[in-house]
Amino acid sequence: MLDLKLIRQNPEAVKVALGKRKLEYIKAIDELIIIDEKKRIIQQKADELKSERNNLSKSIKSKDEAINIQAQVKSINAQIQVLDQEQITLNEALEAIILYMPNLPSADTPDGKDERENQEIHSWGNKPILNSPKPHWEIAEALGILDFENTTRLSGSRFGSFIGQGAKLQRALIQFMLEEAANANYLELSPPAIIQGQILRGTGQLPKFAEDLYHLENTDQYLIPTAEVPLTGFYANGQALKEADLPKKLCAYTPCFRSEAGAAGRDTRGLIRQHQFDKIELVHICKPEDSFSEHEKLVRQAENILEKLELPYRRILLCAGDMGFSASKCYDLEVWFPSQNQYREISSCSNCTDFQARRLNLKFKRDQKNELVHTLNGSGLAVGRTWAAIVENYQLDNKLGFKIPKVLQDYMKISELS
RNA sequence: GGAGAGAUGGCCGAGCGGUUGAAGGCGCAGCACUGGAAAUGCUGUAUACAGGUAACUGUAUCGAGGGUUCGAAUCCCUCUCUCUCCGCCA
Repeated sequence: MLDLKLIRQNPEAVKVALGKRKLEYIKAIDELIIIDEKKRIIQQKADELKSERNNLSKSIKSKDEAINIQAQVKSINAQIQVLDQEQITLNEALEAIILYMPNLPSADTPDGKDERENQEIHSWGNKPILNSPKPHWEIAEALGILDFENTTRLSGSRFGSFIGQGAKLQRALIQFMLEEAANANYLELSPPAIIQGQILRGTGQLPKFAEDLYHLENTDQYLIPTAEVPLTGFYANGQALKEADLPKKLCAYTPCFRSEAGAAGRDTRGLIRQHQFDKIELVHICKPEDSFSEHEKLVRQAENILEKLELPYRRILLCAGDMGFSASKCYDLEVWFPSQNQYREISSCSNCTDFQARRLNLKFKRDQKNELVHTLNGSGLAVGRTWAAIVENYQLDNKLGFKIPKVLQDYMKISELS
């Protein structure tokens, strides 16, 4: 959520920043200011009346004296009730706008409408030289380590199963990624995959993106779309964090669930776009002045995983129009997929500044005062896509199979699968 | 799932219709004492919104929502959560 005070004090700057994402937000700012103005006038009136009522009540010491002021207080109460109701209505109108407004792009976020205007920061690694690169599902299904056919009967489209060495490879990746995070002093959490709507509102998935989530019937509970939600929301209990405890670095391995509404027809084959996938998530909670340097550290942590797996990738700085709702600045890491002859997203590292912290009421104490923290999140990494990238980049040119990355060989006890 | 008990500030805990935003203790911070520390003493120590350059002022908040009342942490209703016992169960 954006800071209402900032909008009030500097509406033009907010309009310019939001306009970089989508022009339609500019008009909403004007509406917001009008509602806010009305709301404050009403609050002042209501507060004055309440003050008057309190003073009258305080002057009464016994039941008998009460008779003198009963009528007066009742009439004040009637006025208060009307004003309070108006304030509730205005507040709802205000929330209906501000909860649907995305974070302001940072100053160094490039202008641009969509992914075509993203900036490549750098690329790493050597793309494999292959005569006829096969897609990962072709190799994996033929090897019997990945199944879609039976699994679709079990669960529907966009679900798959890892089998035998395939399942073990997934486990190896999870173990490897968690160890890397532990070595970098991340605190591992193993949170539930079911979470309250309130927290999803805090991190920005709700109310705007409800259709992307799996909602449990007759509850306010949802399946997590990413461990970003439980990790970022973990300390959102209203109790301020200690300044000395920041930055907090958290990691978690969880399944992630996405309805993929609106993705019909895209990436229908293989592991790229599934309803359920595993991911190791990294979250930093830090002081406001540190968030941009923490963001660089976070993205380096994710890159480090790709480098140790020796997977060719590039880092992209997203333009304003392509950035996620809660992010102020975002790097995507994209891994090379030989069969598609293109890079595909494998990690998205966002600096959400105080946007989620304000919604979650996530604060730290500095000099006796509570201040909003900044929150950052990034994948380190999406396991299914990493699995697929390994199969494709390490595939053998002369026969069916692929090599196992060096860092996973101890765990897998083999160097090649064919 | 059945029965009972409970939910008060960072924590423990008093209060059971008015002077209580909330006693007391612990914790924490500052100051004094000390060569330094411990102990001790003193002082301070919730959050949000609105107004004000500010000091500050007003309002709201004692699990959440609603009600009774001139006035609610205190009384009533609903919900949520926690604990204990029983049942069931990875």
